[in-house]
Amino acid sequence: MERDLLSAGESAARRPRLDDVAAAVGVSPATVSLVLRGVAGPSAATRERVLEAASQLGYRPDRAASLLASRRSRLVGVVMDIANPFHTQLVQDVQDAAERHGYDLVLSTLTRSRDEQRAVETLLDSRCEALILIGPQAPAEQLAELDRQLPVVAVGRPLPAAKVDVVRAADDEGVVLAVEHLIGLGHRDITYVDGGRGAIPLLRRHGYQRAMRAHGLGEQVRVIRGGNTEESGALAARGVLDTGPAPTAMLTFNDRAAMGLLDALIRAGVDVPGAVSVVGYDDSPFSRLAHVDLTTVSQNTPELTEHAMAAVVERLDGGRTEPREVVVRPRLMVRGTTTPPPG
Amino acid sequence: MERDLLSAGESAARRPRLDDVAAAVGVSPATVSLVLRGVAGPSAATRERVLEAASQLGYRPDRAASLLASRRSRLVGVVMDIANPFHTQLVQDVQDAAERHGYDLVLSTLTRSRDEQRAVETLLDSRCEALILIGPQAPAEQLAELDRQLPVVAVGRPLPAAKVDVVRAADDEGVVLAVEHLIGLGHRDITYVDGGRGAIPLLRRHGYQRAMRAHGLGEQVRVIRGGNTEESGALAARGVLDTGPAPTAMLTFNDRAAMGLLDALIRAGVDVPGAVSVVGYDDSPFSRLAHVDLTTVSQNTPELTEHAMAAVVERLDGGRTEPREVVVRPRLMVRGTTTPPPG
DNA sequence: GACCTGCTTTAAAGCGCTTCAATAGTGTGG
DNA sequence: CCACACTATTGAAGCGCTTTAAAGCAGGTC
Repeated sequence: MERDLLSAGESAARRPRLDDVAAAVGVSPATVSLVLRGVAGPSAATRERVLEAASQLGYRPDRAASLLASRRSRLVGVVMDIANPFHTQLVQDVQDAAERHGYDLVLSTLTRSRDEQRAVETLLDSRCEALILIGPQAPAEQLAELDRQLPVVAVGRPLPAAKVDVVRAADDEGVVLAVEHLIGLGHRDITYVDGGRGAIPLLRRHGYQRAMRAHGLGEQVRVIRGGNTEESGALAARGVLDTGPAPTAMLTFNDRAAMGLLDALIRAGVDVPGAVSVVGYDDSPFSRLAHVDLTTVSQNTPELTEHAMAAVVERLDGGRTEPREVVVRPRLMVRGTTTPPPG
Repeated sequence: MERDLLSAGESAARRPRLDDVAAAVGVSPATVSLVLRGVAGPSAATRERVLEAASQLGYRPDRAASLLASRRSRLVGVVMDIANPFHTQLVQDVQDAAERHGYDLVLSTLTRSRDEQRAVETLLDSRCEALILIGPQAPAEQLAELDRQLPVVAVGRPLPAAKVDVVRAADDEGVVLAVEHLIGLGHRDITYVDGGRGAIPLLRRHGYQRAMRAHGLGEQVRVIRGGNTEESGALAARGVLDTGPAPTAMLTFNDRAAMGLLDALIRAGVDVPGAVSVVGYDDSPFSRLAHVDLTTVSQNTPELTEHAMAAVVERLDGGRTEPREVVVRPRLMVRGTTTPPPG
């Protein structure tokens, strides 16, 4: 009885195939395939009838089958850390960029039990034509090796002497922008809360030092220990408040540190921006919240992702083979935590 | 010349296929397939030789091909909003749960240009056997319709008279827990900052009202307007401070509102938790930050996702057909923003 | 030596689509 | 009226794997 229900009448629910559409219209499967993919050839009349029948039957192409049959997959794999807001932001933009270029995305996320290696393997097995790795952790050499298999674009991580495409923001310039903004407001006593080890913290720190010196403030350079978390920012704030007069402005390595810094300052009764101006880095979603309203530097994710996609397209469709580095200029987002210094 | 480079010698880089492995070992493709999938049959000796040859050649199965050829895909589709931290948290847990049950995940994210409908369609085209929808927006009826095609589990959204599986947290109970915690600390004057329209805000509000009455505090019930954003929390705080004496404790609809509330209170010089205790809802990542240290209610995502996966497995492998609702008990996370009332 | 048993291995038929050479149809100019 | 150039359509061969019925084979049994 149950079998009857399943196999009888309109139920059965077998998903319609290309052949079913073809049979319904009275043309060959080849024609249907051409019509559905919008390939030139079939006449307008045929197109219409096929389209009609397809939607009538509720036909949906099977991706596995088309993937297997087509020479190209037009699939770009993306490796990201789903727990990282900056990554999720980028992915959204990449999604749009991919669509614009006629590619589809396959997401592969890092989790507790799934490292970069495995994430990449999944993508390779899925017939991706290129890989976009957001903030990849793997050694540069391993990335180069991977690049021999298919185009690889590393986003947001500076790779010295890279053998793969790199798209990143000019982090030093970003900090220069921030420093110059503060100097423009009249600040001279500007402290930088460092981000720790690594290529990115290094770049940003250098940006600070360079900008200060360039404006004759070499004497005022003051870098204090920090990190990339709220805690480290809070710690830095307390350190500054405990040791002599506070500067009139502070820059942090990133927004998270800025958040901790802000919180500690406010709790200590320091007026922000009245007494101390604060600038973060990243333009993270919470920096935009009305009650935070943090002046910060944007990595310009739309441009970052557009270049990443462009790099993919160039190598896939444009025949480029030499790796390239694209450096995107960050943008200063002036908001409420910066004003001229007191007095 | 270039063609030579490509087609000559070990390069050519054509990806090895099952046949290549079979040829290398001198067995049939069928045998290789069996070995690689760990199916019983091939002898230990054959297994070893096949495995050896496979790794030797760097063979990796083509997912599109196996997907197409196999009866089952063991693929579960997940629809999520990648911009929502709660969703990303859930996805991480689902990833683990799926792995434990021997399923693979296909992620489909909502973006500006990609709504739920399209996200679902992509998954259907990818041969998913079941769908997990995180906080689905579609009308209940549409979900029911979808459920006729394949098992659907809605996570985190209460669906009245659901025709699909629902896994959600007992939001009313969560607030009850929070209220009782405050009462236990000695609070009587407890205000609730509401979350606005919708099923979830309703549940939480009711939880508050019920708990207050159950403890003889019906007179003290005070619900003020709020929302689900930092701004709404900040607004609520200002409202409370402007109108008469502040309560000794406040509950908010969610952590984001709690963040805004905290910020506004602290800026106004109110001691938290000394003068006012605050409880949020969601146990979001930032509530755990040392400098926030917010007492809040956890939706217990590991349990939520485990049940979601279990529901999928039951329907796919266990033959269950009737939809079911699973309600998970939330957990109170007592942290630093709650203490006994002053005085 | 014929025959059965139980374990390994394999041939062959797809999975649902794309691709492309080849065919059929339709006018045009000579 | 035929050769020619098009345009529209299609047959058939895969894409790289899984699956299943059947074949092969070794070792016992009588």
